[in-house]
Amino acid sequence: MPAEAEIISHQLMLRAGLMRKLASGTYIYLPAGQRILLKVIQIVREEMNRAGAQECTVPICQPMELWQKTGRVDDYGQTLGTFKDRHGRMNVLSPTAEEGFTYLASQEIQSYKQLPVNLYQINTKYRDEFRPRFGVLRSREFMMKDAYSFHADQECLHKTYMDMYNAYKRVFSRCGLEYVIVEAETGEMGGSGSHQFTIPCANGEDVIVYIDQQDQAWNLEKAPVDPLPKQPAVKVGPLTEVHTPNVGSIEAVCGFLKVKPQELIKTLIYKADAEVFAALVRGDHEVNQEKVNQIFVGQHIDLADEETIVKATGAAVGFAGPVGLVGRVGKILIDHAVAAMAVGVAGANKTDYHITNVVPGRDFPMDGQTIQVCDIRNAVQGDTYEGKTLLFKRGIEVGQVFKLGTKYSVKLEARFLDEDGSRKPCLMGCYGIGINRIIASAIELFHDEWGIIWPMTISPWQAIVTPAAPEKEILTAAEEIYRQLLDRGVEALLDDRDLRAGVKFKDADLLGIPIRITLGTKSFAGGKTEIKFRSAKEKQLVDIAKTADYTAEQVKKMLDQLNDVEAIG
RNA sequence: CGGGGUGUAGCUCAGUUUGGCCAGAGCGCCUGGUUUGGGACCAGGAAGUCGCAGGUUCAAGUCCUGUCACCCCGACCA
Repeated sequence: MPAEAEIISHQLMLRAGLMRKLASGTYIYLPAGQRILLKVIQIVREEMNRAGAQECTVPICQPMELWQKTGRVDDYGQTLGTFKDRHGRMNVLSPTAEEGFTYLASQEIQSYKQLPVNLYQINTKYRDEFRPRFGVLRSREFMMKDAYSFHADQECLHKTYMDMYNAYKRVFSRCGLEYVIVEAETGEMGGSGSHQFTIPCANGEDVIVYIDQQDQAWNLEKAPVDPLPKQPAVKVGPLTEVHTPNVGSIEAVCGFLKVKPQELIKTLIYKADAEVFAALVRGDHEVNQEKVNQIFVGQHIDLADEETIVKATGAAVGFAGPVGLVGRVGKILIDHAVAAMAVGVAGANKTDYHITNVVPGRDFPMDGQTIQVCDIRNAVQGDTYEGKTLLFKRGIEVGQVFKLGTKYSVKLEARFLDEDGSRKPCLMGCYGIGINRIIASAIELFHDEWGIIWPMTISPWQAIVTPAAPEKEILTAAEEIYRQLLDRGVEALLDDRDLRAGVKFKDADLLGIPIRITLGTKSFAGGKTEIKFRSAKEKQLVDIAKTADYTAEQVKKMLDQLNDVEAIG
């Protein structure tokens, strides 16, 4: 076991022989891992087809031209894998396939009568991640199911969106996964309306914010917070400038002035395209850039560079403050939590100086043309939404559905003639599922100190026959049962390796096969086999003659339990 | 891309500080024997251009320069 495998799913995938690393963020799937992959893919495929989507394949290697047209060469930046071919053409290694599918639509769709259409593929994706990690959870190459739907109107898009939403619930339920559906921002993809399907577990990279029994859940970018109650007014002295040489960071200011972070007003200078604006949050809070994006719809938001900051505030970086800032920047966003402060410490807009006794409303205005009090920070422990306490959990994002709108159809001219004879861009939705992430999160969810415990539906094999003694008769009987299982459609494995019983048991446990059938000297003499479920402690004795039938029955029962899609909301 | 770290047997790693015997251990592998229900034991054995390229030196795994790969932390990504 290499020390580099830090999370349990990564460790177990290596130890159980599901995969091997080829290079940073790329993995070879070994036979057992490949079987799991195919199982998951098959479930996804069945549910997509059931929901009316049709499978295609779009090349992984695509002309960069298409990506230039949609502007995503710049959007993706370094993450986009590219190469030049022998003719000097630039190519893109597809990290997702809006371009490919929209191109297809632009060629094939002429009339509203052809709509809606929902196409998908299950294919390798490539992203040149700045830092691959967590095994298969953030890798450079991965398997993704991605679907793209095309519509003439919003209602139709919404219907397909909900069809996909429900198909996803079935997919994850059938894979045996517990999941949380969170409202999400659409990020780089643009558009509006999105949900993420998230598997709650300690090693997740995402933060899920929810209330009550997950009645409502959001990702951190989207989670709303109630404004904090106005702090009771206190007697404060006049504004006082204090010399704080080289004390620019929140931490440094706190140490220097002996105050707590929540007593500071943090002033961040941003650029929205060409316009400079300021965002005020409390010292212990973080600006949520997605929330800021929502205020400057359609503009490119980024932290201002040093030069811009110096020009706007008249001070070095680290000494910006709200007092006297009106007029120097285009806009000032004040987080509710800042507005609620009775008094605080802020930068003085003067290098090496801060001001104390800053009272919001007294020392800087909280309304006006260019001033907006709003929610622009990340939720933190203790926050509420509509009076209910926000709860936090980590999760792995395994799927996302979103309404894309016309971003791609406009740029790639995927248009149709509507009933009224006008030419319109298709409305689009797109829907992704991370196949490898399903596998990793299943392991994160279902394992014990011995190894993986697969849900029956995605287990590489359903049952394993383990002869636990070297006697000829036992080996023969094991082989016989193995054949009977295959005849009954059970995906069985026969551990006929010339090894001690303990080794075989450990390996079976590690690999996580749901049902183990053991033939040992004692029970065999009594005409019995031992059946043990990976998820249970105790074993049961079954007549040798009835073993295959009994196992097949159990396998079917366990499959039905997970595949019973009628029971799913 | 910035900061830190690692590269030595199939795998996991020691040895590098302070240059000097023959480059080591555990696991795995091979042979023979004893074992055989939760990762057995004994005996013997094979196995390494010390990441790569230069350099310093009587002498380099160890020092210097360059280079590559991989890992960890962070910039915010599916």
